[in-house]
Amino acid sequence: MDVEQTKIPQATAKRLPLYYRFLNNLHSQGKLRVSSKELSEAVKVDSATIRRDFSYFGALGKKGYGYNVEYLLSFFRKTLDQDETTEVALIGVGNLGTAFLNYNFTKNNNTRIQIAFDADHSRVGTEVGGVKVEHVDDLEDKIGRVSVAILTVPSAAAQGMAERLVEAGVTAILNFTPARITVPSHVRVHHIDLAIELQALVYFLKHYPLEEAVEEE
Amino acid sequence: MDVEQTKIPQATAKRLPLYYRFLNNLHSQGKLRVSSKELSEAVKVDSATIRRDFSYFGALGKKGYGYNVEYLLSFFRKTLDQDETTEVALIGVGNLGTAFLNYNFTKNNNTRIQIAFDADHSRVGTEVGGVKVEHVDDLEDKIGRVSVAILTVPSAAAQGMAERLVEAGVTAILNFTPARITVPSHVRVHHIDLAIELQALVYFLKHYPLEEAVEEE
DNA sequence: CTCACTATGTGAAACATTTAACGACTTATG
DNA sequence: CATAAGTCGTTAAATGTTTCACATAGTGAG
Repeated sequence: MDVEQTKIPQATAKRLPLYYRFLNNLHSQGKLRVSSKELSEAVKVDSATIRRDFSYFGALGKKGYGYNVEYLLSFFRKTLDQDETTEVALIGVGNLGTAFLNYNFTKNNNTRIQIAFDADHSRVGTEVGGVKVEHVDDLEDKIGRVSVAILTVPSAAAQGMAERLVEAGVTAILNFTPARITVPSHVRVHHIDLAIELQALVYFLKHYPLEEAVEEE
Repeated sequence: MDVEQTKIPQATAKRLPLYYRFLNNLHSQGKLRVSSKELSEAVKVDSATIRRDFSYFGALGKKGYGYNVEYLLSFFRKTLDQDETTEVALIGVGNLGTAFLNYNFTKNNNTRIQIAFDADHSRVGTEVGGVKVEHVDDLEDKIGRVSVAILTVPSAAAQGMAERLVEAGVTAILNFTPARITVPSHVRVHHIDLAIELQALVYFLKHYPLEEAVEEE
């Protein structure tokens, strides 16, 4: 209820799900404690950064001991609202959309794709990854109170769909199309642009050389 | 050839492909000039940030006029090495892998997926998006001199595959599995974790409220 | 040619994030 | 119990990024 944690840096917030997932792994392996150093090696985040991240939530660890996995996990469960599930709609059941639907989100996760839409009549009525596919024409009727949408449609359809989603009450969109969509200021959009990610990687490869390759024996 | 531009901030480097793509659009629309303000509205990046980004490459614009699309474009083409194509391998032709293969990378792009691998014999020999699928057992034989790989395998296979890729000469990996892979220090890995992106969006939605929704008429 | 506009390029400030370093406390060991 | 080793939480410094605000210079209309 308290929205006082608004002071947590965004960079930290983005890492929380990563920590949470890894702690879950540790827990199911029966591990009882973990140090920031161990965690660091597993998730590839500097150990000081991990300690700093955790410290925004108070003193979760014990000096000389580390963190109690069980305790940390239950703490993150609350913080990440793992108790209440957030319902998500997916628009565009192409390959990328199908990949999402088959992803096992419910495990370790507070999000569930509740409903999917596609413009292709041949896909409508089928089930993909346990989610029923509706026709996009019925979006306004069937989307219900869902507030988060994953947009995996062709980019030409992106802006139009975004507007319909917003009109239907969606307030957060995960946009996988290359189109930069325009939405009212109360709607949050995160862009993930696969082509750009690849190009950026190539750019770094060519212009930001890492240390020389070392001959391994 | 000169690796002197290594001073360009990483944040800027990540935006370059975005600028490049949008400039291409403008160019094919026949637009001759563009201001940082126009560009800003289209790509959703602050105009001062755009000017700053461009300024790392020198004075590309003209005061009172803006930027010449043609000139800017040809400049970026050189900078982003759009002339020489980088060859990429894709490992794991599941839904996500297929989405990549069907993506039209060659348009506006200096990267081409040259070869794909999968562990499923029924997929081997088929063509997806114009790319031939080979069996992953033949990876070392057939990968050639490819230096960039897209990893879209099940997460349990990620670390093992990464090691084989590195051994085969790959120096940059775009990792879509939730597994945080460990590689030698000369190999660059970018992680894109779909589940985490979704969880992070939900976290922001709940904890970082945007301005109140405004009634629209 | 003049003058009002326009829009760049950048110094400086603001903001955000990471990392180093270490005091303080816990645990483990003999 | 004393002491060595381990590890957190945090202060302070370093680093990285964005944004403001404006001098400057080119544009374009009359």
